Amino acid sequence: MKKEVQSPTMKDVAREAGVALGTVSKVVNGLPVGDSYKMRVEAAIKKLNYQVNTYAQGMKAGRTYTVALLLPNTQNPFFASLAHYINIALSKRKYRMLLCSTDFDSALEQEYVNMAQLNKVDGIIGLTYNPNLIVEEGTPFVAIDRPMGPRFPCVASDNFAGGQLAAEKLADLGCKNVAFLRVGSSLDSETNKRRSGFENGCLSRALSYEMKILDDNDPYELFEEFLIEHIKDGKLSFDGIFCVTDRLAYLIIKSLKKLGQRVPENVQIIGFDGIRYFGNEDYICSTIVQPTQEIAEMCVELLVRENIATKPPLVCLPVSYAYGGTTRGD
Amino acid sequence: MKKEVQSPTMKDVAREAGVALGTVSKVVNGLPVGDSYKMRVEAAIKKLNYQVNTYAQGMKAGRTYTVALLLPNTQNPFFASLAHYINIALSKRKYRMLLCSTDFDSALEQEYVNMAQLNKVDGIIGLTYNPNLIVEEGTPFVAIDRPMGPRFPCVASDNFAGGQLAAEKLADLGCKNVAFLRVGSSLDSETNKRRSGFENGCLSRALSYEMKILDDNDPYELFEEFLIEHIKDGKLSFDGIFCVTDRLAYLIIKSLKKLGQRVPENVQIIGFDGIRYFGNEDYICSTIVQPTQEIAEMCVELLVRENIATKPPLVCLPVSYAYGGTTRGD
DNA sequence: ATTCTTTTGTGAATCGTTTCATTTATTTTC
DNA sequence: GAAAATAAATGAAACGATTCACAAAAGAAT
Repeated sequence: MKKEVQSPTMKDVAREAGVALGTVSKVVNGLPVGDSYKMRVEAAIKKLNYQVNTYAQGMKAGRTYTVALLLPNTQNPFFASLAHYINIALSKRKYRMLLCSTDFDSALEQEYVNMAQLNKVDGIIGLTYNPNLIVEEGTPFVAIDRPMGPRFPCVASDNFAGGQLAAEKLADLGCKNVAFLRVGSSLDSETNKRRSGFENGCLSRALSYEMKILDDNDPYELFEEFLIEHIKDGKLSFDGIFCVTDRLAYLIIKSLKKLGQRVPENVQIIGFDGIRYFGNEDYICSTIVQPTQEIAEMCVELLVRENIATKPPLVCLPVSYAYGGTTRGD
Repeated sequence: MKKEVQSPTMKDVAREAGVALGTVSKVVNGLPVGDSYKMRVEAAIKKLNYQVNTYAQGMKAGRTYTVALLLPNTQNPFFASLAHYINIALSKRKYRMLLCSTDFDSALEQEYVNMAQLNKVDGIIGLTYNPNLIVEEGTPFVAIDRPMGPRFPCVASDNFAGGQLAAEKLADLGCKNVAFLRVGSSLDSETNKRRSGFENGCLSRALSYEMKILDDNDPYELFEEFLIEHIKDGKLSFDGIFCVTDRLAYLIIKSLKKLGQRVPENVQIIGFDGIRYFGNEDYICSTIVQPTQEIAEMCVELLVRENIATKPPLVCLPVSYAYGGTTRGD
């Protein structure tokens, strides 16, 4: 992979236009230049098809106008959506985005952070499940969803309110006995908030509830066992289930159908994330929607903000409920 | 967004280790250096936590080890999957990936290409719907799915074979009267191949077929009208439909259900792309699967290949059929 | 011990920008 | 019209890594 043609430099433009190097630089950067000079330089730029070398630029300026985005993967629609909106938000501010799919591999994640620092990106936006990730002090870093310690701001949905909203919705929809299903490390404080919000909601609405919490490494079958245990004479003892993610909701719905339960007639399901088919069509299940666009914009806003004192440690953005066919009514 | 701490340079390392600048460079680049020197330099690097500035490096070398990936968006699971695998393939070769979501905006696409050239990325991998995109001669560019003219190689699925396979599958599944539905510019030669492959398959298997082809700008309602026109006494005149993409298949299935048709009992649907829930679960419909991983790897392989003479103008990769619940049998 | 190789370390020059102290040109003022 | 004030153009120096001609050290050969 090699460009054959040697790109012209500012020097070439200066020679072509018969002006000094600095004059070309001024024209390129929009600084005041006499009209006749400006015209000559612009003509030369067009003639030679000159383009600034941003790496020389970056080297001098100490900035690269590049931000690295660390995501577990881009195949999960929720992450893909974040990538999309962060890309747009960065674009608007003339930043480029380096995408790093970590594939849930902690070692790879660390490697990417090192690489990012090595590349001297101007900053990192990261959604990482690795609590031991080492980010150099002084590196502008904004975490999504999972706080990375007090040194870096974190942008997340209002997970507590989301859990609460799920409970209230289920109550509104006539549920009496509900369940909360979750998978993920117990250390993960943010999804824990979904649980506590849900519990809180259940208590305030007098809903009886049960929980089943699995670790990342536990086999999914344990959920199916849990469901089977709660089926008596073909009837599931829950009339509502809150799943900690849409992905889990999807799997649970599949299991329920396999077990002969009908959704939503028999049991109503609410997920969390707001995943849609193709990004803009229907939701894949009734769900608590995370405001991905707002999260994206807030991350970028916090990252580019120079004044560290004004960076809040945790920004909580409001969630909403959306109908997606797995609850009754709309 | 500014790093507070000034990163140490090679010069600092040289001073710390009491050696010359060139010696440090050699150590960093693994060139032969005397053991005692090497040790001193490595100690200094560790002590100062030195990291090379790849932008200075890139400026000198004229390479950046960065590739730009141009995609319409990252929210479509097919594109997201490509992004994922291209990211991994580039990673393996120590390249970084700049992601550019163009959102189907031609002007934005061109802007990104210019930016890419401006940024002196080493190459571009692009899936673009813009036939007028101007890519500088000499820029390493690999197109996905849509040929960008003879100057640049293109990697695509075997769309003809895919269309043919769809027809054959429908025939095998017992269909007699089938339809082909497509949306997209008629200039788009690659998806046209899906059509001709399908026609070819229908002919060889004595399937009677009809087509409905819409332009990108046509309203989707025309498809629904088409379907309604072909329903007599509640019975659809087709028993099989091949949709040019899984996305279209998804919409058609929704319409069919609205119209009281049952899938797959009443009419069997085959899509194209191989989109799955969350990337690794079930297919969203029975479909002709594009080998995204192979496409990704081939793109990267072609991009990094130095010898232009060995770059084929069009690489066709084999497709396969996958069951996704919208056909009978498995 | 002396000379000739071979190996290895050295540091100035270079890449393409930006910056800034100077110089040069233009305009204003009396 | 000369001096002062303002404006604009100039080009050397700097950013941090690589390269390469050269110097120095080490080893081999006589």
